[in-house]
Amino acid sequence: MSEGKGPERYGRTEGREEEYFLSEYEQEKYERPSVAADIVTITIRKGKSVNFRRAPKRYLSLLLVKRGQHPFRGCWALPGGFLRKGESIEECALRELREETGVDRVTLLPLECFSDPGRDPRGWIISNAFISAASHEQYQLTPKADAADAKWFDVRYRSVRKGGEAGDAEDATLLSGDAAAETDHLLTLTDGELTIRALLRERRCKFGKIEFEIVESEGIAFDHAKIIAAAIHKLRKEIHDNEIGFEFVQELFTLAELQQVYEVILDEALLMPNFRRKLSEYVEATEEVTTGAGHRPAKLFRRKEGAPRREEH
Amino acid sequence: MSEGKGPERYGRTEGREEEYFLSEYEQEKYERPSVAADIVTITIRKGKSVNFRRAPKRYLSLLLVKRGQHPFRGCWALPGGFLRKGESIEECALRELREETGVDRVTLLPLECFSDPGRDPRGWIISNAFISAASHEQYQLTPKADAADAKWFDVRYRSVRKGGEAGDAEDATLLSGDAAAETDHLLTLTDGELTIRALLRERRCKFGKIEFEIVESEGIAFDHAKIIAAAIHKLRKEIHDNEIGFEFVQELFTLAELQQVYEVILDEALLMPNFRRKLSEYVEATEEVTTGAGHRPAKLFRRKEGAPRREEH
DNA sequence: GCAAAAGTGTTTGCCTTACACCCATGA
DNA sequence: TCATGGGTGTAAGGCAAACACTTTTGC
Repeated sequence: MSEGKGPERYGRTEGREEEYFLSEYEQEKYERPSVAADIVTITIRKGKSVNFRRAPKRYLSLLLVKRGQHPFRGCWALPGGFLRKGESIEECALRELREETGVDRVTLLPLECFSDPGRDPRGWIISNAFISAASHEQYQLTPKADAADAKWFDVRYRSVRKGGEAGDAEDATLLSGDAAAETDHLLTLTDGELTIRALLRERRCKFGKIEFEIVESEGIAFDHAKIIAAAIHKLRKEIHDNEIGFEFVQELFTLAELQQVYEVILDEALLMPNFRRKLSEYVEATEEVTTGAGHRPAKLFRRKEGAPRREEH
Repeated sequence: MSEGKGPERYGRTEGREEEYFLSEYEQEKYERPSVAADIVTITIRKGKSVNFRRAPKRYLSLLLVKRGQHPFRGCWALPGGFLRKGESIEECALRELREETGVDRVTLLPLECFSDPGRDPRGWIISNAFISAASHEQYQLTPKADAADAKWFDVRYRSVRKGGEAGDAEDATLLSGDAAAETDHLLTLTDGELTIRALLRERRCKFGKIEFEIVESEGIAFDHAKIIAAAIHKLRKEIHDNEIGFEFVQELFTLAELQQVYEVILDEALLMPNFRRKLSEYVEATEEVTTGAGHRPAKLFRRKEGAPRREEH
């Protein structure tokens, strides 16, 4: 087996003929799409303290920018922008996030490519979406570039009875035929004053794939409600391998904080003793403790490196 | 909440001003990349029968095309090609697969976007990769378009001791530092006469993401060894939610066939009684049975629709 | 008859669930 | 002191791994 000589040339020897071919290659003659990256940036925020003792409620929040330009001027959109020559799509995502919001140095989780023709009224534009985790306390939002404003929105994402009002969708699966594979979800984003929403239809397709259709959308630009829904579903699925929860806490954290990350992403309460047992193999205790709360101090933990990866069977 | 009026226009009212803006939007002035779709098409093939009784060994196989053009002429590549205006990236993947190999009507599972600058010597080309499942018996391979040939290759993908020869990598995790997050894998593809290989380094990154680096590659075009490795890892991970195994069997199948799908994808033997119990809730027995084998006939099953989805906790 | 695979039953032990209970703190 | 969250223990039940065993066929 021969060593690769350049980054993308492995074991090939036909030098001269190939070089000639490449110089003649008319890449220009095909029409090409614009390629964008859009980023669903997630953080976990505390609500207001009710009293000195009671822990504040936590919210799942995401970062949106207000569009200062047509199309969708005045609507809120995911930060994102166009891929430039010489950068990877991940580098593009990081650059656009920094330029449009000031949020920097996040880690990215690839989501999916959104490429429906007509998804962008400006023309032929496809988007590769990413999820990123950020500490909202670490950054001052500094909207620049195309963005007129940048804000964190609290997320609510719940199943609704098909065609009806909010509620649990337990009996949606009782319907026959294709309907069994469909669930509607109401996405509500609020920053205290402003509330924007979308109603999405989830369709479970072959090969385990989930597709979304926007039924209604109010104040959310482009097909970004769809991207947000896909991001939430992916987070809920991926958090179970116990790798990504740590992205939402500081280096030192209490187990209660980590548990809140899980609860807020899954939108479900967990039992503390069981949560601690399950994560015990992924964390190690430090000597430090939290103080100042009206109750027993909590040990601070850090992530245990090289912990066994959960391979679900 | 207002109804969306067109496919991608939700609750906006600024008609005339926006239309003017769109007509003036100079999408032409930015340089754009070529966008491709590449497809990792997987099937499960039987080996030769040893005797009338013994069931043939099964192999995980994937579909490659021989490049008739530079660059990488004579190397083997994933079927794929460039996105055309008016189609989604999924439609592009299906069209290219059909044009280059004759394989049609598969289901697609999105994989990832590969966009490293320099990944393609022809220029600025990014690729959105997909996994698809096909029955190799159903199609006659008819290489057309750019492909000089199209063939199924049996896959072997095993961990190797870092820097050494083949073997199990159990003690790779004993190494300190970053090395703990790295594993090498040897990918071997063979069609009986021809064998092509690549050595890949798997790196476990933050946010649970896995990245691959091509250490050596022999006979595999572009960065396609990386795409194949990512596809195998995704398959091994996703098969546990018990949705995708069915893509690799016919409508009626024996539980042994289904078990072989799991075994061949996971590269691991499973115990029959346990496998049957686990999958029992996803299948329903029919009245039909297989005959002609030198042993007890096997019941034929079909997939049970509306089966509970496995939500791993 | 016999080899091979289809299919069932059972034991064991671990992991999850649920809940009861004690600990430590600051206003 | 007491409300509140931090933290531990434990019993019950379910699931999964491992293995033993029976069934049914074609040659």
